[in-house]
Amino acid sequence: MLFSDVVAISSEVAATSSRKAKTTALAGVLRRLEPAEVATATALLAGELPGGRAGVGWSTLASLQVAAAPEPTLEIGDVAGAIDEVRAISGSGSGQRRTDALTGLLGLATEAEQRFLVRLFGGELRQGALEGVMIEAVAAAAEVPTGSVRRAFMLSGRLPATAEAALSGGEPALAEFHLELGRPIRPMLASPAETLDTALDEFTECSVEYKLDGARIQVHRDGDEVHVYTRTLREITRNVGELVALVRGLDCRSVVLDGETLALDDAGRPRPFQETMARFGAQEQRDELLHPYFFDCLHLDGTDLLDLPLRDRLKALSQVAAAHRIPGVLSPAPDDAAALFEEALARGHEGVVIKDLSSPYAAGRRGKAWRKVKPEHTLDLVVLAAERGHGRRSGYLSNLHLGARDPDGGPPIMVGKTFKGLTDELLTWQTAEFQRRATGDDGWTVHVVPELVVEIELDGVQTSSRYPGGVALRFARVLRYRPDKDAAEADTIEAVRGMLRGG
DNA sequence: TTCCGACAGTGGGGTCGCAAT
DNA sequence: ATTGCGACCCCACTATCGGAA
Repeated sequence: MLFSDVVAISSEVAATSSRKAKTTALAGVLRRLEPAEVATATALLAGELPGGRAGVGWSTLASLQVAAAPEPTLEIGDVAGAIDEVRAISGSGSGQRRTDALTGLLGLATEAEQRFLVRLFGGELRQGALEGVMIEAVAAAAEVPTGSVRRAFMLSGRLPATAEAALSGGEPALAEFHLELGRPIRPMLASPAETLDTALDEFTECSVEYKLDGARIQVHRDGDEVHVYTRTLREITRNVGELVALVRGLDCRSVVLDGETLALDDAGRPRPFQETMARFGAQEQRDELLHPYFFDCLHLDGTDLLDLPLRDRLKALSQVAAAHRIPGVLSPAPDDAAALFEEALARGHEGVVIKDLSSPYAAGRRGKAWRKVKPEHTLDLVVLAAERGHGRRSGYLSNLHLGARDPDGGPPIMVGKTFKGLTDELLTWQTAEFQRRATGDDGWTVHVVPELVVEIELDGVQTSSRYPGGVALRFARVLRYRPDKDAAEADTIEAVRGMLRGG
């Protein structure tokens, strides 16, 4: 099939807001593909680069000016091959050759195909369909239940391979996928809950566990062979020798564990997330060791446990890794759950996760069997500027620059940005207000008279080398504007710095 | 008819490795 | 040596569609 047919379908998908229409269009093209094209086309239409990221971003793309081809000639297979070539060159490290390869591909593409490729490499296809809609489309094209596709996707970790199996072999082929030692599965995620009590009310029986501020890990062991994967299924075994050694020492033949890892200080308290990430991301060993905290067991000595209820998986976890199990309580009374929450915070952790003890392991957030609760903090900050938005926020002033008050009376000190929490109504309002107060505009950012105060919710602050005050907000979002306050009543930089310890 | 779960989109701070300067 | 880029760690929130209640 011609690549231009894929691009045309993408345009059709983008043109409708109906998910059913998107699904129908995508299913239609999936059915018409040659078997060898299914994997590539599935990736392309799910907004993924076939084969994974290729070391090319917006900056590189913006620097290229390539004349478009007059007629479409590229086949789907040609595009996959060209992307693989670009990726291989990125890995070997020649910028000029990479540019040549990219230019070659774009030169064979029509204008519409070029626009598609640029958005694809940039990671922003913006056709209103990604993984979720594509799962529906694969199920429709193969005439199998969506649940079968979801499960195969969870187990294989790869949507293109899942689509290939579904379209070539139907439900029996999908049922062939199992948990394999050495192949990571997509992890189950937690969704936010309002409060601890509302989360507790959702389940008849639950587990309440610490929520740690580290990185997710999935550990596979088969005999002496150990592999460690991240939340996005990237293998990081070589980065974390201490975890490999620890898992190799567990009393079992084979196991798959799900957990979190982080670095601790000498007192056993968690180090700042930045320090955990520095250790986690570095290929060479450093002084700080990573500590694992496991909270699920998906396989033990030849038996898959995915479909068992959490309470049984936790029994297996205690059997194999009791010393490295995350702190938590089973079926606590509300007071005991609250006490555990307070204890987690007192020990420097993020909060707690509440889990349905009867739930099987299922990737994604469906069913909300896992809920997370964190304390929220707020600050009243001054709006210094706003950036123009993209996509559906085009025409609005969107991303706010936020400043804390200088107690010595100087201008506010910038501590971060946020675009979150804004409704369309608020976007409209602030765009008008900022234009009225504009003091400068570089085409990208509009600076304003620093007089509007906005109440910001955040998870905490962290040290920063980017901002002049030495601190930056973490996960900041707008709660509301404070027309009752002026800049002289905003929180000070000292108040922001005061949140560095004890969150 | 109303409610609510799942999705996509819109971006945030910070860290690493690596190539270009 | 420094800087910029790209990939990934962590992530919250709103609008919308369409099935569930």
